[in-house]
Amino acid sequence: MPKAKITPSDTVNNLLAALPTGEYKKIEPSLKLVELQTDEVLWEMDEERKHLYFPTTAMISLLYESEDGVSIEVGLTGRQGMVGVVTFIGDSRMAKRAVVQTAGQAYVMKALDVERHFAESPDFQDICMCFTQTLIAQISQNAICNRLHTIEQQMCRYLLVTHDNLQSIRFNMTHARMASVLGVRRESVSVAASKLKDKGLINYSRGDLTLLDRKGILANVCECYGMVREQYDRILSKYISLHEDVPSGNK
Amino acid sequence: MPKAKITPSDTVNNLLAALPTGEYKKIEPSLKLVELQTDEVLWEMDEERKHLYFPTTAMISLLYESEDGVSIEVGLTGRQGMVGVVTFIGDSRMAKRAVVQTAGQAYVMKALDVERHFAESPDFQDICMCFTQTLIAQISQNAICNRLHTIEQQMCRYLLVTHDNLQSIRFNMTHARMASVLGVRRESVSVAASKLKDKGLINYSRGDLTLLDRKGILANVCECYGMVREQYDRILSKYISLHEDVPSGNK
DNA sequence: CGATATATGTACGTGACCATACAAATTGCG
DNA sequence: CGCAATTTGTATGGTCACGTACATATATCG
Repeated sequence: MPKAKITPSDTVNNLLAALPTGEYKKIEPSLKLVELQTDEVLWEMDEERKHLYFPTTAMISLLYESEDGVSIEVGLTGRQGMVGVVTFIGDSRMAKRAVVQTAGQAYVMKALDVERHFAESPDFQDICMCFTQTLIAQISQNAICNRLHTIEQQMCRYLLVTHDNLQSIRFNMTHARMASVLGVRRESVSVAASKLKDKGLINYSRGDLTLLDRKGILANVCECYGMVREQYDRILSKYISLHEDVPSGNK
Repeated sequence: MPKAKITPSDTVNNLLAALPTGEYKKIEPSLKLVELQTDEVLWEMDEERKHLYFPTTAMISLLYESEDGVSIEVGLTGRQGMVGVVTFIGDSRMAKRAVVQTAGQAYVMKALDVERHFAESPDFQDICMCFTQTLIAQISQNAICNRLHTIEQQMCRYLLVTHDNLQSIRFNMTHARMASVLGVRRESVSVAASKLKDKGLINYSRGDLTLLDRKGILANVCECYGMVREQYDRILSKYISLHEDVPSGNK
């Protein structure tokens, strides 16, 4: 299989797109489209957040780091979200790293502009706050998922979330990278991945991963995926039309 | 050992106490002191939040529920925090239950009043937002802790957080209750607890638990306790004077 | 083309926790 | 006091993931 450059055509962020036209016009001058590379670090732990990102074709992980250097993802965001909510909450510093998982584009807004638009545009403010709520839901569900569910289930969840955000069935993801965000060993990921491959749900080779059977993956994922997505759809329903294909969930 | 009624004398919430006197006077009329009983449910999953709670001598758990009925705590709050942040974030509904873990008192504010004070008092608003950030930090650290650390470590963390909030070395906590919030079996808690008892760090009998050696427990807890507490102290340092006794952390 | 780096496959012993089962001790209540 | 409910202690076998070690396959580059 030839190495793929996987770059979706349209560069849209759903939250920005959800703003009423008038409101969007107001904040548009503060947005700059940038290109993000895989493994690029948007900020380190406890570093001051100077920007708010609205990914379009990029996927970004929020990582917490444990004392012995193991990083674990607590949040994963693409075109469905934003990265850097502490630019408008609290004190702009936090014990997380933000790392680009899938290269692509994102709109960036400077923290100062965020503050201004936050005060001037009620819609912008509300979308920011609502997304923050969905982020809390996502992180909370991760806590449960880490306690209760198997690596295979968590991998399925990761695949589905990535698919939802990238809107592509194919993306770059090695076992080692997957292990790093799930906070498990690379070998455990290889075992889980080859099971999914045997079931015909995915295919992969040297970091080039393809979703073959989304419904089949839905049948293997834990309920966490559906829970988070239902919350997202409900909380942001005033802005974003509902998607289908939410699973009933499996334990 | 006789059954204890454990009720601290002073009924103070640190966040309310941190408000400048003038600001506090403004919101004081909206606060009502209520008595909360163990196992009292402040709200069910997806139920609309009509109140914001500021615990004083009560401890309250935020619980996520998995599909098979297992509940897991994602947040734990007492006099150091508030319960019901979605009254001022997003849409006032969330997939969590809030349950009283330790009976005691709390100040309550109606959601409508929250909205009003939020708009009128910048200090109140800032404290609410800053606490929200510490809550996100707490939930995130829980996600890591669930993946990486042993039940014994997590139990130590729970004991220390409870001690910080209750400011009492003695409180009511059965193994079954501890198991329920940690999302593990009661038997696993009994094993871990008896280890701590053997080490002389705690004592307990039929739901009456006493912290004997805080420093010894600090030596057994994972770094998660210190991480969350450092974040809390840093983010709220503009309002609340720093505590000592933050551990270096153990893995 | 051959050497090296990267990505993936597999195996074995260990540890933590689970599910289940049951015993013992203490408390509360008629 | 005697019985039932609650709380805690303990054991057995099974599962999942870990740590470690090593093998294989594919891409990259001189």
